[in-house]
Amino acid sequence: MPERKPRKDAVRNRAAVFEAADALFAACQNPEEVTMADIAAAAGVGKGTLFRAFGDRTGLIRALCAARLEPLRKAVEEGPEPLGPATPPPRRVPALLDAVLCFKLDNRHLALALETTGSDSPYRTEHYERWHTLLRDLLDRAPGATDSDFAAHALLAATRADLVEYLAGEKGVPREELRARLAEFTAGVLGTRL
Amino acid sequence: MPERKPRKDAVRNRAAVFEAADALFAACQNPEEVTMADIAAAAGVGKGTLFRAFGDRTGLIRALCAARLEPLRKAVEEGPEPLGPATPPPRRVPALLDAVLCFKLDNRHLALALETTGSDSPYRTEHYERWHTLLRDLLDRAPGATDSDFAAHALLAATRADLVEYLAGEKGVPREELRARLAEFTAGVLGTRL
DNA sequence: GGAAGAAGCGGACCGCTGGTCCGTATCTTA
DNA sequence: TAAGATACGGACCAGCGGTCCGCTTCTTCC
Repeated sequence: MPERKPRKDAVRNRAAVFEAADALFAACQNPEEVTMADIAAAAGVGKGTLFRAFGDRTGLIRALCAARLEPLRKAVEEGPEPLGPATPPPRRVPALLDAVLCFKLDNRHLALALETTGSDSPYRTEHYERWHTLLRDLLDRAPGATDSDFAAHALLAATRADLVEYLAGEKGVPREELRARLAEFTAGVLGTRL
Repeated sequence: MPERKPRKDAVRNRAAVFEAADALFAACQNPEEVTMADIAAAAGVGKGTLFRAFGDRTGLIRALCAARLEPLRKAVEEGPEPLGPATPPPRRVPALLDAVLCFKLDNRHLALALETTGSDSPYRTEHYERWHTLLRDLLDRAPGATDSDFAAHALLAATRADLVEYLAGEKGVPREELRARLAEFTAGVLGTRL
């Protein structure tokens, strides 16, 4: 499969759509207020193009998230400590969770849109699968004796977009405090009592 | 305010709608497949009646959940041990979480519909607020030194409907195992190491 | 019991959204 | 530069949540 390279206008449009969608989601509280037509218009593109390129609404949001998440993914897979693979599990787990939290704080609207987008649960995505597997394996290799599979799910659940939105947005919990709280909780789960 | 009592047909219709909605949600995987028109038809009622009685879709689902949750609420507020108020916190916390989990297992479709219903996050409901407050206060009175506010959020997040649906449905984790896992995780958080 | 008035009913109707379709414009390649 | 492939775009569609208002049913009071 030679993988024909895409046309120039296609890649330009793709980028324009990402930009526009990102901006629109950032501007609205509720992701559902942003319609496909809005995005198309803001990107200077026809609606057909959106659906041709991304399949459907969910596809668009997923693609956008994946793109924005790319740096983090790379940092985790081949980056330096404390995110990278060389870090010993007991230090890497909190680092990972902190990174996820920070991402969701920095891209609240986006993460929210991803999880909010109805129809398919956030769990069925291979995206989630990857994070979960990674976390589970790390927990397995850490001293604590808890059931690592469920613990991984639970820890990830503690960083869910709408919870983050609720705490950081609604309740006004400042960024650093939230990070500290998550870190403390994580430490508790790991058995690393303070 | 004397609170005029509602008409007979009104209460009958209300019950019929609950019944119909419950059945329909149970029958479909994705709650969004169930339309208001469907519910109205299944209940033998006009669409207008639905909206007059519940305001909107979210209102319907909330009301239905509240109704189904009523027994649990009562058991927690004035029931016997281990759910009732007389139970010492370290035993009551796991009992509460287990009860929540069981509810979501027994009413998967419903709980899913409630959390899935777009637009407003599950966190803004006073319903959630109540559970959270209760749990936080209990954690406060338990020996463990962790930040009880965040811990309460995190523990509740571990029982979220879509996670439960994913584990119990998609992954096929059997009921009792799931309960055991949650119990173990809870114990870990509480510092009650096995 | 019956009449008057309130309360509730129901389904035609509306605006809007995600998604499709296909004639047309743009890019690529030889 | 001509021809074929690819992507564009906006008119179009079906279906949804939600509204509206003429009509029915219940309640109440004599």
